[in-house]
Amino acid sequence: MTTGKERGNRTQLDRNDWIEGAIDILAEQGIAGLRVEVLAKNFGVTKGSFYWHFKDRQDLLDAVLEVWKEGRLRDIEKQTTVTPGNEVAQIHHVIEVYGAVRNRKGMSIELAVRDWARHDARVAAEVEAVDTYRLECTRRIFAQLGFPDDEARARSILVFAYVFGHSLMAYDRSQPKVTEYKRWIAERITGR
Amino acid sequence: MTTGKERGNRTQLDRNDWIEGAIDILAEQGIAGLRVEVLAKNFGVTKGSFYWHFKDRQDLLDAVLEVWKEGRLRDIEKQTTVTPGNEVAQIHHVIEVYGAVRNRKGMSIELAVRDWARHDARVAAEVEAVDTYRLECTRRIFAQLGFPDDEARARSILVFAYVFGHSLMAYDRSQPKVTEYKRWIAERITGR
DNA sequence: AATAAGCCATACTCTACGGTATGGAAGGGA
DNA sequence: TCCCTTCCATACCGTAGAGTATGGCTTATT
Repeated sequence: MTTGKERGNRTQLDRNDWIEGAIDILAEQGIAGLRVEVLAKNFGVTKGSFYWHFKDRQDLLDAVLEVWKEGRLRDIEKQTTVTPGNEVAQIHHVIEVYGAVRNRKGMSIELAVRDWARHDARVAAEVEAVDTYRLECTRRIFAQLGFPDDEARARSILVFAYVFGHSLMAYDRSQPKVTEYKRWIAERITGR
Repeated sequence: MTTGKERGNRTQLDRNDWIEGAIDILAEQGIAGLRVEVLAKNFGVTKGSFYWHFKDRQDLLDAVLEVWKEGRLRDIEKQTTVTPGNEVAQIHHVIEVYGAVRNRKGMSIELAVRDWARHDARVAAEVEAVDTYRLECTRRIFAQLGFPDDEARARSILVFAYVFGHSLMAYDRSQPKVTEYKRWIAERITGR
């Protein structure tokens, strides 16, 4: 039994297919579980195919990191362009999106990449670029709300520290009041 | 060159030495980098020694998890017993301790264990026990400050989501105003 | 001193995986 | 038709690391 996605009608795999499959494994198993033989088996092929598309494992990792970064930058831009008057709602939306159950995979990737970054300086550099962009875009929104510059920066740090940290914590999320707690926190982060 | 700590004058290693060495590697390399041969090499011995003290690798991992948990519970108790009137200062202290530079290793262990928990249900269960205790102890402090119960719970969640998430983020911490941002956030979490 | 127990080294097996070499099937272009 | 490109399978090598078997050294015990 292969747990991963296999080739459907397609008879070929291209570089992007491999990268997407790799990101799936990254989300589920972390960077240490991202092995080319395992990945190939998930596709129902052998690694002979892999080494046609990629020079080596590092080549795949570089591509994964690149795709992740580009995707993040696009998503950040999308989530932080806001029509005047909707600033607070947009921040709330960002906070809610990162904690959403349906977005479990997205958060898994985020955490996996961050753990990866702790042991790879190049990855850390890319994560820093992404986070810096995140903070800047969010700072801008808070600035539009009229907060002083320093406060806008502090709030934007708090936004992402909270969303990432929250998905890192392990407590009983089945408590009915959890939604209420989240709302209170979001208010605390965005409110006056 | 061995990067880890070696035996000094000691001629013997006991179970605890192995566990502590393992936690060091866990902090630096993550759970995937915790290999018994590598660990043995760090001590300047061979794995023949290891398998005298431990049944197998899993035996070591179980012990590491147990020691981590007990240490955390003790530390949480220590950090959350507060003399009346010092509640706010104590929360500030907790926030500051988790973000302190000198406590880099402690946070590395926290993050490594949490990443470990994402791929091991038993670990996740222990982390949940620790986090639940953390939240409860902190909630009690906020309750002593007179906050409503729900708000006390929400604030305690925010405290740890923030401290964990903050050490997960990658932005330029050499900015002189970072200290100021941290202070603002701590105030935001504890203030009225 | 003799014995036993505790601790570690040596030497092996087995598996997983990275990487290479090579052949083969399938389809397109001349 | 013939050939060439693309994609994948097969078979192989080399290494890291888990686990085992066994022997040797060192210290404590009697």
